[in-house]
Amino acid sequence: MTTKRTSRPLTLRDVSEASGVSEMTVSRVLRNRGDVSAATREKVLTAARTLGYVPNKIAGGLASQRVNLVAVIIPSLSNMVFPEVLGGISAELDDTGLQPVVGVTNYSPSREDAVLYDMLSWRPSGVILAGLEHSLPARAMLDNVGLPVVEIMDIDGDAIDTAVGISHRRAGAEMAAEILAAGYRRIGFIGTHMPEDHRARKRLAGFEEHLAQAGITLAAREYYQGGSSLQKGRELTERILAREPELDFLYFSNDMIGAGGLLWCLEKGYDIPGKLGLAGFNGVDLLDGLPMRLTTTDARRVDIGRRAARIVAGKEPRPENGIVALSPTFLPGDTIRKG
Amino acid sequence: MTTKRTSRPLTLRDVSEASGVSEMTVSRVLRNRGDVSAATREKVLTAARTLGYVPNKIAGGLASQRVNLVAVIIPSLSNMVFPEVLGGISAELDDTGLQPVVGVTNYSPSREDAVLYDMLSWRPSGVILAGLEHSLPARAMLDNVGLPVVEIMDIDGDAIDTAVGISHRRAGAEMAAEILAAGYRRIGFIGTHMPEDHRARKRLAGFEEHLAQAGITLAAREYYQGGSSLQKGRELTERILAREPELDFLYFSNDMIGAGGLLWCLEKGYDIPGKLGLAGFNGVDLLDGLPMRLTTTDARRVDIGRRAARIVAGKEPRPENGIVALSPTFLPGDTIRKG
DNA sequence: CTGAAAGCGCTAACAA
DNA sequence: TTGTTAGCGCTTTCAG
Repeated sequence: MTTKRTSRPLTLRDVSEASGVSEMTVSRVLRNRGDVSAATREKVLTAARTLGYVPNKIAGGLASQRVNLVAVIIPSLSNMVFPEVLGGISAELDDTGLQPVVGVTNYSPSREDAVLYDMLSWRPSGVILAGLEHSLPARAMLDNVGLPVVEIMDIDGDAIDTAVGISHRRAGAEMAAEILAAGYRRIGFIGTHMPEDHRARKRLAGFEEHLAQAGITLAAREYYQGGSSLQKGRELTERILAREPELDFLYFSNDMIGAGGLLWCLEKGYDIPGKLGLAGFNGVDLLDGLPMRLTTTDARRVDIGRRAARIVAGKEPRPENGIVALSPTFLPGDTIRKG
Repeated sequence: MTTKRTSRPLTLRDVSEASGVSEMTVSRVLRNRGDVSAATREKVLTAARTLGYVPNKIAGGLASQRVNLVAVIIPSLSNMVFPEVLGGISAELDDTGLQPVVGVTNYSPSREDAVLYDMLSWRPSGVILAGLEHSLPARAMLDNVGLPVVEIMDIDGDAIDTAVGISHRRAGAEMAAEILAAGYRRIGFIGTHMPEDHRARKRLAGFEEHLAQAGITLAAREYYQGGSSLQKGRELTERILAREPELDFLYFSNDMIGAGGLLWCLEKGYDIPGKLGLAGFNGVDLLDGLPMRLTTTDARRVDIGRRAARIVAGKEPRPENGIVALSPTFLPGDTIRKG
């Protein structure tokens, strides 16, 4: 491998000169476009390799007006859920020549605006972003970008272009149904106090509505700030049970705090699921291996990523109504009484 | 917000015409470069906003030969460790105008080559990548890019340009020292069988060398394939203890399987840390909240990300020898006997 | 199958 | 303080 120490990055012209082939033909070879004789192709590839040429996509993108980037905008990387969505997106994009570029908003609408603006300035081929709730500036940017825009995770609301996700209201309602069917009646809720966590909010709304239909209201609720952890789950569980010892079920807004609650309850000798049932949300398989499997709802994260990517890549048509509804799946686990 | 439905994306020229200011001056306003009168600035900003103009960084990058992107290449997003590194990078890059672009290799050298090639073709301002071991093509690409290249996580080996990380040999050796000091002698190891997981390999080497100095060899070892999970930790722990019931310590190659092992041992009634000690690696605080805190080593993930980003951003000079060595920190936890 | 010319949208460098 | 000119490195288009 000849490594000529160049301060200036190599250009097509360098390869052209080294191979004695016109820039245009070099470009064709390097992109596998159009017909090029085997001999010419060989000359070009050899020259490119020995020089160590790396094409300049900035220039290419400007000339072709096409950029193989997909903007992916998510609230966080630090819990298990978005990395899994990303995995689905990345897997499905793999054979399309498209590349995901990730922006993280930390659940801040203003950061979402900034990240979106920044990503759009790269003129990507599509945008995938979490949630249906966006600021006015963000909506304005997205309304007329003229690219596929896929909003993921949630389908309870209006999509700008296309939405791929589950109904969190339904997920909440279905969990309520399972809990009631199992005979629990004094139910507490533990969740984040994040005004911006719209999906958790909708889940709780669906949950409470279903309870209300059975004439039941939440017997207690406990909110917390900041990230989820086992430790947090323990503390909140202790607190809510201290306040309301008669609770017979705890619905957690995610599996992580649910698992913390589960560990605490087991240590304290609670009869689970006999006297006290527990459920989380997400279906994080990382937690398989706890003393009991936490009852939860699979939020279909990987599938959501895949479907969103397929639509952006044009592998799958955008549905008429713009909604791709996946079904949240109840995972019974061991922490709810069996019907 | 006037939303003119345009198929063609807006250009500087549109803003120029709408505001009656030359393109060049519009450009200056939008980038806060050079002196522009307040009146002109106002005209431009108003026009840009009402049109909904989003600059084209592709064109800007080509013209200025500078791109505010930092390529970050990591093996995986699906365990806790790299997202945390990313968090550090992202936090430190926040006020620099640089933006991280993440590529994932899934621990495959050939994917690393592909991802690196792809990212370099965007002409980023710097490259941060995990590990010191790279394929020949990757080294060739990096040797002469003429950008800051920071290899992270590991410092046991030769850096291309700069390395920021911990010595995994040392981390392994120090854990061995702690284990021996606590009086354990029949020690087993449980880790991934990934030929490409160089850091785990070096940790184990440092661990065994230190044991050897005390005349001790590993009494058993158990390898596994694929990702780490609590479940996997349970299974491997059961297996190794079935084979070698006399073991008095288990060293796990990461906290996740260590935690699985811990849970299994607690259920089986092992006396921990009395008869059996356990240790992991990473210092994942997500796991705080287990019945006992697992003894482990803090791998300084966030700090590594921060320092790497600082160097790429030029906030901090590249050290003479190209090595930024952070100290792995022993976290005693509850699963090792106290000296 | 190969090449020449024109320009993508912006900014560096210079001029006014 | 503002404007003009000339590209950045590639691909589109059209001609051979």
